[in-house]
Amino acid sequence: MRRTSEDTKAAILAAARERFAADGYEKATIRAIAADVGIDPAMVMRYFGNKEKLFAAAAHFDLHFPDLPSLAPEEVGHAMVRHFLALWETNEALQVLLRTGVTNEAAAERMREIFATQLGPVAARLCPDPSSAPVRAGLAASQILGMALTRYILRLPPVVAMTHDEIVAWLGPTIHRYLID
Amino acid sequence: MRRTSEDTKAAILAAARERFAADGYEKATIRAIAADVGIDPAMVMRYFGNKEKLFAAAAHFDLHFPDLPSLAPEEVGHAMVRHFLALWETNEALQVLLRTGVTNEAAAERMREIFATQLGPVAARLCPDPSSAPVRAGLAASQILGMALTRYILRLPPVVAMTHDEIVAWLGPTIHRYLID
DNA sequence: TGGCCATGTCAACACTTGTTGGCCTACAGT
DNA sequence: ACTGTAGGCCAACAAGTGTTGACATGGCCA
Repeated sequence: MRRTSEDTKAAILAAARERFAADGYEKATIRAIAADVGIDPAMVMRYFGNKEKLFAAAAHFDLHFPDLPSLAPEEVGHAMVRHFLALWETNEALQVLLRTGVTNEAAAERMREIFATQLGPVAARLCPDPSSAPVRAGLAASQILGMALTRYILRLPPVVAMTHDEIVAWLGPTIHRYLID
Repeated sequence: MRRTSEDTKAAILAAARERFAADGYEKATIRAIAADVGIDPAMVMRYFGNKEKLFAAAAHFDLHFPDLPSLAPEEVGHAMVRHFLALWETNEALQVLLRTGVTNEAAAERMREIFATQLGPVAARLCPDPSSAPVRAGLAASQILGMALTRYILRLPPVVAMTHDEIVAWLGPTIHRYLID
């Protein structure tokens, strides 16, 4: 046998992530993904059951958030922006979720869940008034996702041209204010 | 004749805007739009040629920006946030663009164009250093579009729950800092 | 009344999609 | 050498898509 089953399964997953991230849920076809791997579409079905399950597998990932509250409060905004920048460019699954979450309700739900379980607790620990934590987390999400949207999806030229340091310098204080002040 | 041609054309356009805004480009089918109006899909083709042209017609609109520079600089951030909130909830075409711009390159291009021609000049007039205007406009766009994304598309609960006044109070200073400080 | 054109319907087309079941093929263990 | 089986291919299906052309119909003008 040329390849082990796990090999092709992983190859399919990688190709699926790329296609979902680039095209969104509907335009990313099983046939195209299979062609990328160089196999028959039927193999995708054999290994993942159907398109929804393939998508779920491609969109599944862990955020492995750093221990933000242990940082000096003054540094939290900058650290969070820097962390997310690295995440967007490393982990394709996040771009998958953003691209598909706009038209696919399951992906949108998953995105809500991630920001509730990941950003929520951080905000709850940092902010002065615990009752304002959800709103503060939402505000931070709006700025972070807005940056991702304009930089990686819509590709507004001036936003694409910014360096990591510039982005951190501009967004850091905003996130700081939303979460803490 | 029951209806004039302009009537049905307008009805199709309204239904198309709703479908495109709710489902995105690929999931919004000509057949569904026609069914909403209660006519045959062939009518849509007769009046708009093809799906792309229908989409172009549905996504075409004017921002009619207010005269922001004439405001007191301290008020610009608040005024701009308030203006955009009203726009998002009034003009369905903006939601069309945001929803489709994520997977449709033509819509993304149109969005880039809008923010270049509408936000760019405002930033150029307001900001202290003209050479930083594009970056500043991009930053403002990232926050404004991020708010629209989390509130109207992803529907993060705490963001949906915020009132207009709360949003203006939180985002106003951010936009102000991005554009002017 | 008769004809004409705008408004609309119907049925079908060519194509793409996800999905299925049967068939092949090469290697592992006996 | 023989066989079982894991890995893969092929052809086809039913459903849904944008799109097209032929056909109906009702109201206006002559």
